[in-house]
Amino acid sequence: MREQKIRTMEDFAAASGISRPTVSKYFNDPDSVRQSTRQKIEEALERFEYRPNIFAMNQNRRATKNIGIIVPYLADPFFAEIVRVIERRCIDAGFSPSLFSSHGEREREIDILDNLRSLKPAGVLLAPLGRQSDKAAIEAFCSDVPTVLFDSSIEGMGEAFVGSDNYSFVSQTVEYLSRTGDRPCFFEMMHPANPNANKRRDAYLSMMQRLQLEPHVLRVAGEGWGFEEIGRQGGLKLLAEDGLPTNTVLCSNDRLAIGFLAACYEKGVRVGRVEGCDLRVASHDGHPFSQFTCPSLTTSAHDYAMVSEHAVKTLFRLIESGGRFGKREETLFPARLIMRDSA
Amino acid sequence: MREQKIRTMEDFAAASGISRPTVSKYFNDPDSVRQSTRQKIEEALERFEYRPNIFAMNQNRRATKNIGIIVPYLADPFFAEIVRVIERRCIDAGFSPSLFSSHGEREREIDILDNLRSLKPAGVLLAPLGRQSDKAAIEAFCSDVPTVLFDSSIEGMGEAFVGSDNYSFVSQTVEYLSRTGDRPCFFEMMHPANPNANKRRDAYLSMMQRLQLEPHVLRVAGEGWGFEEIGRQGGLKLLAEDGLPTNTVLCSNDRLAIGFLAACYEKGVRVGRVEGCDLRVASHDGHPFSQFTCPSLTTSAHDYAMVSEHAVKTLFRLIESGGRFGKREETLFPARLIMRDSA
DNA sequence: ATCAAAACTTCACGCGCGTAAAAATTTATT
DNA sequence: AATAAATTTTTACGCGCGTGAAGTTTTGAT
Repeated sequence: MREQKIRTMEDFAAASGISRPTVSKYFNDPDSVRQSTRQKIEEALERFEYRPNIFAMNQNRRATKNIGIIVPYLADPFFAEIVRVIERRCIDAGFSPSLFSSHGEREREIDILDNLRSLKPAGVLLAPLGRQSDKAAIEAFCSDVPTVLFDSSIEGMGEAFVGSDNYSFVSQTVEYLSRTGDRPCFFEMMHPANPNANKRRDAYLSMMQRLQLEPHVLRVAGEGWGFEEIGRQGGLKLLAEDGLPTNTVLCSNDRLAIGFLAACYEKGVRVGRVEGCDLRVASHDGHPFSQFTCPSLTTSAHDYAMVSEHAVKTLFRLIESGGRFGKREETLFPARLIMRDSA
Repeated sequence: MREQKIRTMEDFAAASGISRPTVSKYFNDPDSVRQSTRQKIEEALERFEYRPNIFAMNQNRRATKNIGIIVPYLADPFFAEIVRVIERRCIDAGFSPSLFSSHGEREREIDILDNLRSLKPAGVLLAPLGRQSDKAAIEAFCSDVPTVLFDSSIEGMGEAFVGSDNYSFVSQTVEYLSRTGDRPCFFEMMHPANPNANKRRDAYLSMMQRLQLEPHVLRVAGEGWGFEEIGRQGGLKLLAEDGLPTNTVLCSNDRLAIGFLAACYEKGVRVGRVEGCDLRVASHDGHPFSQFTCPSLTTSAHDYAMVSEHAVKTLFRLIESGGRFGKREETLFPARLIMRDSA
C-alpha cells in the first residue's frame, strides 16, 4: 500500500502533510517543532522509512552533527573501552561519531586531523599521541575545530582537557607499597610516548621524598607503542644483571607491567605479596587485561566511566557554547587502587 | 602573496588555469587527465592548498570513495591490528575508510549497517558478530552494498569471504600436541559467539578420529565477549573438580586460553612442556598478547597480513566489477603454529 | 601537412537540502 | 472575543560540485 517511492524530503513532506522547511527543521532538532506536527512527522516516518541525504544535509548546515574521536593506539583495549562509552553517548545525543586511530604514527595523526577538518565536525575528542604529536598541527587544528583533549594533555591546547590525576595514581600505589613492604622502585621506559609517564615519575619522586624514602628510577630502553615487549626485555635485562635495588617494582603503566611479569615468570622469579615470593609488582591504569596476568596485577585504575563521561559532557557544553570556552578547562579524576595478587 | 581566498573549485580552477570540469575530473581520478594539466593542477594545489568539499562531492558522485570497516569487538587487539592494515591499504588506494565497532552488541551492529547505508559506501568490509548477528539485516545490507565478509563467515552472505582455515589451525595443534605428549582435550565456551568456534570443534573431533584418539570436549558456561573471564571461571571450576581427562588442554581461542592460564596460576598448576609441569595448554589465533602470558602461549596463528591484505584486494576487485561477483568467493588462509612454552 | 582521436573548454542543469523572508495559520494570553 | 506570540506555509535562492552536450584545441600517428 506504499503510495510511491519516497526519495527526497520534498516527497516525504508531501506524504506526511507537512511543509518541507518544517520537516527540515524537525530533522535538525525534533524538539523545535510543535508537538502535534512532530507526531505527524514521526507517524509518516514509520510508514515510509525515509532518511534525509546526509551529504546534502551537511553541505548546507551551519554546523554538522559529526563528532570526531581520535585515539593514539587502538590495539590498546584501554582506548577501545573508552571509545565504546563515548560513541554511545554521542549517538544518544543525536551526533554521528567517527572513530580514528593514529596507530602510534605521527603522520597518521596529522592526516587524520587534516581529513577531519573537511568533515566540518561540530566537535572533536582527541587523545593525542603525546611526544610524537606534531604540536603545531594540533594547535592549528584546535583553533579551527572545537576540541576537547583527553587521556593525554598537551600544554594549552584544546578548549579543555579531561583525564586522570597521575599524582593520585602514584600516591596511592607508593603509599600502599611502602606501608606494606619494601620501598618501591619505579620502572619506566627511557623515552615515554606519553606525557602522563613524566607526571607519574615526578609524582613518584615527590611521594618518596614526602615519605622520606630513597627513590630509585629504572629506565629501560625502547621506543614506540609496543610497551609489553619493552617491559619484558627491560625486565629480563634487569633480572639478569640483578639490577633491582629493592624487592618492590612499581611500573609506570600496566602494559609495561604485563611485559615485566612475563620476564619474571621466564626467569622463575616468584611475584606476589605472600610468603615465598621474591618480588612485588604493581602498576597504573587498570588495564582490562590486568586481572588476567600471572599473578593478577595490583594496579591503580583510571575511572574509565567518569573520564569518558565527563569528556563527552564537556564537548557537548563546548559545542553549545559556540565552540569556545572563556578559558581552558582541565579536569582530572582520581584513581582507584585495586589490590590483587602481585603486590 | 596569496592572490585571494580559494573557496570553491571554481576559484581553484581559475587560479590554476584549468577549467572546472577538468579539475573535477582530476579529483575523481588524477590519472584521467593529461600529464601536463595534471602537473598544472598539482602546482596550483601546492600554492593554494584547496580541498574539494567532501559533501558536495559525495552528493553528486555516482559512487563515493568511502569504505566501511565493521568489526565485532574493538577491545580485541586482534581486530585492532587487522584494522590498522586495512585502513592503510584503503587510504593508499584513494579511499576513505570509516571504522565501526559493534562492541559485541547485536543492536549496534544493526545500527551501524543502517548508518553506513546512507554513507553510500563504494564497499564494505564486514566482520560480523556471528551468532548474535541479525542475519536478515546483514543479508539486506549485502544486497544493497558491495560487501566482503571477513574473519567470521555467514553462510552465503556477502560477495566474498576472507578468513582463516579453522581446520588448518586445529590440525596443526592437535597433531603437535598428540605427537609430543598426552592427547589434547578441547576447551571451549558453551555458546560460542562466533561460527569459527564450531568449525574448530568439528576440526578437533575429526582430527582425533583420524589419529584414532579418544576426543574430549570440555564446554564451560558463559556468554558474551568477555572470553578471558569465561576461560578463567571455567578453568577454576574444572581444576577444582579435577575435571580434566588428560594433561593437555587445547583452547578454542587465545583469549579463552589467557583466562585458563590465569586460573592455572591461581591454583598453582604448573603449565608448560618441560619436566615438572602438570599441564600443557595450547590454543588458536596468535593473539598479540599470547607471547606475554605466563607461560608464553603455544598457539596456531592467523596470517594477519594475508587475511587483511586479501580482504582489501578482494573488495577493490569487487568495486571494480561493479559491486557483484558472479559467484561468492571464499578464501581461507592456513595457520602457522607458534611453539612457545605452554605446550 | 593531414586527419582522427583524445583532451579540454564552455555552458548548463541538477543533486537534495538549509535557510531566509513574507504571508498565513494556529496557539496562548488577557 | 480580541490580540499578541508562536508556528507553519509558500516562495525562492543558493550550497559546491558531478556530469552531460557541443564546440574547440591539442596530440600523435600517418
